[in-house]
Amino acid sequence: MDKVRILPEIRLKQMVEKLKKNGFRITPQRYAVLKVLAQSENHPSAERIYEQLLTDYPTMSQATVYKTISLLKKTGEVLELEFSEMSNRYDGNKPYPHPHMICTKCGTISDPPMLDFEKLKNKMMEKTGFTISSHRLDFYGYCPDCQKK
Amino acid sequence: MDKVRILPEIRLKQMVEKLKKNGFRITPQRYAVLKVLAQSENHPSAERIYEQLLTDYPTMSQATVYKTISLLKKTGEVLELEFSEMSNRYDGNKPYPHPHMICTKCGTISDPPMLDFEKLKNKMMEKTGFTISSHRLDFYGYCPDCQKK
DNA sequence: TTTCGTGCAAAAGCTTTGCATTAGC
DNA sequence: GCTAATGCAAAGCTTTTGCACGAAA
Repeated sequence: MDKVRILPEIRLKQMVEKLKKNGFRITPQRYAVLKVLAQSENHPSAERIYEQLLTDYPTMSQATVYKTISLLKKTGEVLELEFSEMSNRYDGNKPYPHPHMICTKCGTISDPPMLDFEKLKNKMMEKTGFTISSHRLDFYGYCPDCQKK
Repeated sequence: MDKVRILPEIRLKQMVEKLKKNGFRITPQRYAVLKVLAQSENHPSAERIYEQLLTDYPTMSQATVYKTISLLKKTGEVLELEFSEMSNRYDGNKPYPHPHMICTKCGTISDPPMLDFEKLKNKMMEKTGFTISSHRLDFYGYCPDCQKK
């Protein structure tokens, strides 16, 4: 599996193909959501995606955004970062587990350099008897900008 | 910071002291919630704590459970694992960040052997300029029991 | 007696769902 | 033309909040 960010256009094509292959239609609304997610570097929330698309797609609804995300989750084409105190955040460019830096002041979520988790994962599987299929690694703190303030 | 599970009775005392020190009263209801959290190995949800206490405290309310947890969060005496698709889960015995194994079949959350995160954290801080104050590391997969089924 | 905590019920916030209308294929 | 998708509004869930009553210091 590739571990670096790929070109949004290429990622978009991948997502479209995957949906088509699974028998889903590519509507203008869906395509628009996919496009935002394919190029997202800022881990947008569903609300944020919706707002961003409203100007170009005035009839866009939140339901459609959520339903599209739901499709992508089923086909493994988006990574969902769950939160309970704020909205979930999504990464469609890198839909596989990777570490995140989360600023607890401004809410920014960014990707630090990738880590090799295979060794750690294998050690964990050995020690616990779990079969690990996924993981989540978040670091919480203040981002460089917020430290200055 | 101690990295292993401590005796529930001792942990309970610590929690009580911390609340007292911060000027909060120790009511029977609060004490009961603290007791469950101090000995919890199974990362209960607020709902689960509430149910568990209903027999001994028939007047117990969910609000009281949530309000007590909220106090503990403020004083750093409970670790909250946030989820959006299910209720949050709590660990009052080990209120500091530590890895979790989460079974995606039966929902069990358990603690694997502790890892030394200091090196990794320091490396991350160097590379990103973040000041990391906390982290979250979850592994998702099937627990040994669920693999048999 | 004054302050704090409890617990009911209502509200809040995010996400999902039902359903009639619209649009892909 | 058949089936799926959209989008509105309502429902669902967990968690928080307002408030009157009761209890603790």
